[in-house]
Amino acid sequence: MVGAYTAPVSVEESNIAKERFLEFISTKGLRLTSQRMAIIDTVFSTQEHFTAEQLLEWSRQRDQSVSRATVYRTLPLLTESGLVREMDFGKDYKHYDPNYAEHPNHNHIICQDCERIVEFESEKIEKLEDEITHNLGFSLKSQRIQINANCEELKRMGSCRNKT
Amino acid sequence: MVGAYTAPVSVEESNIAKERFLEFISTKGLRLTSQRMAIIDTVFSTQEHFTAEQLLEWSRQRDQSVSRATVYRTLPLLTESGLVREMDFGKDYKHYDPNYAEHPNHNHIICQDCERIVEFESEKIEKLEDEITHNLGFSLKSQRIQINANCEELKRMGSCRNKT
DNA sequence: GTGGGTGCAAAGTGTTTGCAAGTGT
DNA sequence: ACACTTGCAAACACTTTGCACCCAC
Repeated sequence: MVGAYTAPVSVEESNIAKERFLEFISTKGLRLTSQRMAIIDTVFSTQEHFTAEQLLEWSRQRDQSVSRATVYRTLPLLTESGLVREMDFGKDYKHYDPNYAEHPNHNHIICQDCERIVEFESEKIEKLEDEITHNLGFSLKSQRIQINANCEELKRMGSCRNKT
Repeated sequence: MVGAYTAPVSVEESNIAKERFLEFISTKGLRLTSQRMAIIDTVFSTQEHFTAEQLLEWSRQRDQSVSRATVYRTLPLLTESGLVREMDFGKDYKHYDPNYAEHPNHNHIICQDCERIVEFESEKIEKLEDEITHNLGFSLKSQRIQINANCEELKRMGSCRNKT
């Protein structure tokens, strides 16, 4: 299966991710505070990549009392649960991707012109990666592919619609 | 071609990379100072990944006058030339990989147990990536794959030789 | 009630930059 | 000579943390 998936995540799907995280918290004996809930609701109601700063802003729209510190203290929990992945696109700040619950092996194409990010999956590549890793004496735990690309649009028309 | 390449880079090869960088500097109308030369010599005489701090330390062994600022000012030139690649392994600091002159498409397997990093190449994967990228309306400029894995060694013997 | 959680502000850390002096071309 | 480079230290930007108070369980 190859292709970008741009359809909105259904309510059921995102609730499943959220449920899984609540279970994760509970299993670890951690507490469910209103601030954490605001952050969790925010994370699992979007499929957009976000930064710590954006997460703070969005979460504050749900609960004004959320602080930057709590956001930074919650992010490690999210990544530890495996439901959110930390990503580095070469910027100063980290990006977080909440789409790993439904698509644990997806990858990214980053357009150097318009900074659009498209996600894709490929079973063929996954299989090759697994083979290679095994042949070199390891067993694959997780993988990430980052492809830097140019818009065909830019090449054809000199600029692309998303360019700021 | 799949496999780690661990054989030392020949003197000729590393000199070629260095020559190419000197040409890059000259083409841009930049100057060749003794500090820059110490940094360049350091970078192109190793195939190890390094951090800014390590590069500073090693360069100072060649020229005591190299400062941290000059290292940080030279790194962007190195990456801009395409001969060195900035990499993020999820640590606080960036790593730099000087092996892109000879193997521009190589990728990394990072062992979560012993932190060993193995490089590999795969033409099959490259071809698939190119196809996928093109099908999604982009043209591939560069790519990087990062595989997190576990040592078979660890699984078999409970620990692995490189574990610190 | 208690141990984890929170906000605030200060501290930390890797990286960048202003400035005056130095130097390759 | 001129413009690019340098070292130093201060400045930055993002992230982490100490502390006193708070609250979920």
